[in-house]
Amino acid sequence: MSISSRFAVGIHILTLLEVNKDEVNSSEFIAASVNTNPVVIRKIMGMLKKAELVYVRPGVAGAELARKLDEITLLDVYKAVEAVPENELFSVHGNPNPQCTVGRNIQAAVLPIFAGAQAVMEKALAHVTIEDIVQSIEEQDKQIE
Amino acid sequence: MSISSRFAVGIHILTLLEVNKDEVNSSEFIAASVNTNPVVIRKIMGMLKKAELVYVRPGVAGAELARKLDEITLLDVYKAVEAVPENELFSVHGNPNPQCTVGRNIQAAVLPIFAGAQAVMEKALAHVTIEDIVQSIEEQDKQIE
DNA sequence: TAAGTTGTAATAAAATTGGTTACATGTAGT
DNA sequence: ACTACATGTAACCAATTTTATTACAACTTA
Repeated sequence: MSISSRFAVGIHILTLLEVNKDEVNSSEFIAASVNTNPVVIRKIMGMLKKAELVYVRPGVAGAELARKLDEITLLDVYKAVEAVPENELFSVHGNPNPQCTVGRNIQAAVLPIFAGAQAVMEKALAHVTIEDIVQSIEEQDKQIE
Repeated sequence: MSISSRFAVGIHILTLLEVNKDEVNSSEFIAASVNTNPVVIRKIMGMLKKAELVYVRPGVAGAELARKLDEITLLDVYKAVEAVPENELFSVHGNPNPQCTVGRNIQAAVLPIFAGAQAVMEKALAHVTIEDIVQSIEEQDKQIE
């Protein structure tokens, strides 16, 4: 299956917090930009908060980034929103038959390869920061008239 | 979410076809090695067949590899079993608000990054063949006593 | 105290996964 | 031709995940 869109929404939220930092970013406002329900935003915001990427307080409207723009990578967001369960991008069938040569060795054969593929993917995400996204968005927006 | 274990099972099947090539590899036999239902195997086998990775005929017991060992990459298997829908490893929320700077540019900002991350991951899979898996399995098995 | 916000539980509909039964279709051997 | 057995599929199911939604408790500020 695809990786949850929570990841893309998380990036959207953090980017918005920067671009719109002079206004009050309530969950309702953010939800209007993402085009979803405010509760969805609050849930994702809770995950971002737990990962110490944003600063939010119960009762008080608006959220802010908890780190500098270039200190939040997409990998941070990816992990924060649990885009993938338990660090397992690939799932492996459990309990193959230990009486079969292939069955008793397939997991050990396949796991390091999956780990490697996952690692290069995550590294690609780690090279991009929210600052890059903000820049990209502002540049693109200039070209729209 | 995680990538379907169909991928791992597909690798298991192809590896088994080689390691056990002197016997008849019926769906029932393969299912016993994978430890699942024969119908699950036949469904995945159908996908591998469609991708021309295996040779199977209705009515006749046993399947065989349709290519040489080193001409089947894990990426071939990954695509054959549709481990990920429509080539979209990452999903992006639809319809963000076009009246918001972030909303109207987030997709364009994020898509190339997702495509890049997906590409490096797939490249890692493309570098490994079923031959590598077979070797790895036979080497590991020697060390078990 | 009142108004508005966040945090969270409960629920729901849709989609996907892995499994299972049932059976039609196809092949080979007698 | 008949039998035995295998593959190919359709239909269905339970479990899980995703996204959306309602409801409401807890909290903050004016």
